[in-house]
Amino acid sequence: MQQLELFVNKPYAFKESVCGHGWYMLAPFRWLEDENTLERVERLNNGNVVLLCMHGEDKGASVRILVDIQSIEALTLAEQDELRRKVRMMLRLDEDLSEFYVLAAQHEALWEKVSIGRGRLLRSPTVFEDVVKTICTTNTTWKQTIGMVNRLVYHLGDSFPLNPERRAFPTPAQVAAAPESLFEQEIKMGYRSAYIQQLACELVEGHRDLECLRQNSLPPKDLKKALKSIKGVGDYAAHTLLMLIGYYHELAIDSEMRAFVKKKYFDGNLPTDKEILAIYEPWGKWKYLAHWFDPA
DNA sequence: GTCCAGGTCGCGC
DNA sequence: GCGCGACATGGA
Repeated sequence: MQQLELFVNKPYAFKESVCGHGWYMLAPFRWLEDENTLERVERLNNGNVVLLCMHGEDKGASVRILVDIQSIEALTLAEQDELRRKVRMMLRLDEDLSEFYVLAAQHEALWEKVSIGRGRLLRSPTVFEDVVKTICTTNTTWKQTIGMVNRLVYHLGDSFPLNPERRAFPTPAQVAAAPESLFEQEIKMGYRSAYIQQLACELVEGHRDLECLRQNSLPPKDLKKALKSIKGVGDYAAHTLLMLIGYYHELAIDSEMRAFVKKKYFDGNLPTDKEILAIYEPWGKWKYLAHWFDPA
């Protein structure tokens, strides 16, 4: 078994960061509570499939993240580099949140949550995977989201050779090639499957590039436009995806946020979207995180 | 049976 | 730009 070692400066807490939102519950992620370990089956660019087991260790001013890699053959240096990049991407170890921490420190109750090391919300190694998962959160319950993603991975993803039950997230090509009947009879995403297959087809045929959206090449406004041009992605999903890309200036207003703001700020009366925005407006570029860590 | 869940699309105005 | 019904699925 091989191992990678990554470092990140505090404030950072591994468990609180990984479990900071629901993504850790979605396949091929899996959280092992007893071991404080995040597992993930990952398909490398060359098609090899490995199992990653990640956990954090306190190292004083920083946290060391150990990544155990199970694979059928020893990994090349190039493969190790690819995994190192992907893990840093998933855990957002290179994101600069210092501005947010400065603002957060002025709010006692929120700072209590954030200062221990929250903020770096988990994401997938690819934008494609995050888009698919985000579409699977719309107009449904979280429980069903988990089921949809589980079935998608189970039916379409490549197996991990040392434990074939465990599978990687499917590539756009694998999603595009799957027959509609499989979606209808097994994966059961309802009307969402058409959106997801259309997206996969566009990617395979080269009519769209998603991964470039994380390369910091577009201004946020064009980023949002690009996201909303995906069928099935409206304002809520686009704002969620902006967060997953690393922009926090937009709020993903959904039934949950409405319920939260209604209770905390509007004495049980349902606020309009404008009123919700006004609550978090002072946070500027950091509205999403401000709400996410807003104490009840 | 009806309503709705971490919404969005396509239509008509 | 806004209002409206339709949309697959499963649970209350």
